[in-house]
Amino acid sequence: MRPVADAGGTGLPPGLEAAWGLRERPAKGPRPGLSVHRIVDAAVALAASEGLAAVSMGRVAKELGVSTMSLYRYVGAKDELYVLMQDAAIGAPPDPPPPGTGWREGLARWARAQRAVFQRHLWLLRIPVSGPPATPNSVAWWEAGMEALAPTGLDEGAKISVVLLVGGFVRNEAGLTADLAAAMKATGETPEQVMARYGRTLRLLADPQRYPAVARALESGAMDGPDDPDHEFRFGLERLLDGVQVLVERTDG
Amino acid sequence: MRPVADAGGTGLPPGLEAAWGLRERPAKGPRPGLSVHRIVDAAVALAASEGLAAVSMGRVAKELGVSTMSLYRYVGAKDELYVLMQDAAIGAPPDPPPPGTGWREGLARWARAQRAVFQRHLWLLRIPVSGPPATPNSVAWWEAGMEALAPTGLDEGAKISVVLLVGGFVRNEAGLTADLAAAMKATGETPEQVMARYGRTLRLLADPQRYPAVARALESGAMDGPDDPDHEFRFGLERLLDGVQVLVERTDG
DNA sequence: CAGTAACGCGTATGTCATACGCAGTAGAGG
DNA sequence: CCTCTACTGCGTATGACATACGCGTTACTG
Repeated sequence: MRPVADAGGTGLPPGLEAAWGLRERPAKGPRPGLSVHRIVDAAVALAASEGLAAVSMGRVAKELGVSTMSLYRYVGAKDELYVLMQDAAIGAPPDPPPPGTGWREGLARWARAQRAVFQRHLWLLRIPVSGPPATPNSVAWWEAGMEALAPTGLDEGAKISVVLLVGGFVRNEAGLTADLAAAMKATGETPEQVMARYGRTLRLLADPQRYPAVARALESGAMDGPDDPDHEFRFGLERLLDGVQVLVERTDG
Repeated sequence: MRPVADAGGTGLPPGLEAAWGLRERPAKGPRPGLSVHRIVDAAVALAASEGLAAVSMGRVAKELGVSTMSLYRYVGAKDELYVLMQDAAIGAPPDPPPPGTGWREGLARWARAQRAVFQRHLWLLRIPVSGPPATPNSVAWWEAGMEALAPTGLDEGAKISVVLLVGGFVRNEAGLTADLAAAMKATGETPEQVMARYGRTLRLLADPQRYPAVARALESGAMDGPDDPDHEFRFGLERLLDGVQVLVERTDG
């Protein structure tokens, strides 16, 4: 009495095996009126229009005109739906850059493309992380990152670490942007107003005696200028690439 | 009919103003049987022993032997409790390094100290981020980071960006570690076993035709070695510091 | 000593994920 | 052609959860 047929023997939840293209439709029973694909699409659309918080099993089902519990025939749990939403939203990585592109340019493109994905789906960053990527598109992005590093001559372990490092940076920076966007939406202010309000609050609270360096930073006006929204991203990416370059040059030098 | 006295005029929620030392105890009414401090302590202890998911208002109240709704006399909402827990857990930053310490060593110490905090309180990384730091200890850590960068001669804006960058890295890397720890706890495996299982799953799913670079990385054995748990952290930090160093040298050179 | 603000808390509401079981459906084997 | 059975959709129920509201009580102020 096997609970579910495990088509691939992967031990993966059924919805995920479906994402990898394993697990063909069984030939018995009524024709399914739903599909994992439709469910995930509805959930993604909902997250896009009303935020991740609006994505509840009941709400997704209502959107599809079915009952809540129907969904559980297709996804094992809500976390599984999250994973599938993630994979759907990140999509395929961009085409590889023209041959002969240097690793630095290639990695920068990769980072920018990933950032664009996060900005198109800000809710992605609100999904609680549960583990390493194990969906087709996640792996494809990883692949693209590794490929971009091919010209470096770094060993495999170092390439993995660099991809992890840059990917983490992009995610983190996008998270800050998403927070800012959320604050803007909540209060109806512009980015400058949000930052200015934050600076004002801090000036009020943070005693310059106790926090002299912070006070200096606040005084300098570096916090309340009309900041280029991409500035932090570009700054961080340049530092990161410079750091990797030092390693690359030391390795093959 | 003012809803609550806003002692500082900061517009901050009451629990937060308490954290900053504003808002003295009002001289009316019965003596409070609780305090924000005791509530936060109980919540932190609960998170430490049973994870952040165990921290519900009802559960914290039970731990304190009071009713659920009592807590709302001290914290305005659960998110506020989260913020206070965060501030309590990160605590004060370490003492500044001896004078004459170089910026690179200073920043590395700062990063390591921050990482130690996250590892002592893994639940910290599960708290949904809601905005920029506005609690005393967060600002103190920021202060310490800025101070470490004083010898660089970078301008204030660049110092802020570097602190943001390194802080984000630490947080991100700690998050990965926390995921690994969670997986270990869930399955009762060692870190090596978890990584090996992940590698096996990926080898099973990821077609080497479609993901050649990933396949190469898997083949190389870089994934399943008995990895030094600090390796990724050290690697990333070195890259980051190298990148910053390039900027510093270019600036004052 | 009266007035009042702050206290603790009981009750109630609405939302959520999800376990369980039932009835109807459609393809497979006889 | 008919029955058997795996699989479908879904109604119901459970137990957590955050939190609004309002009541009785307390202890300081004028």
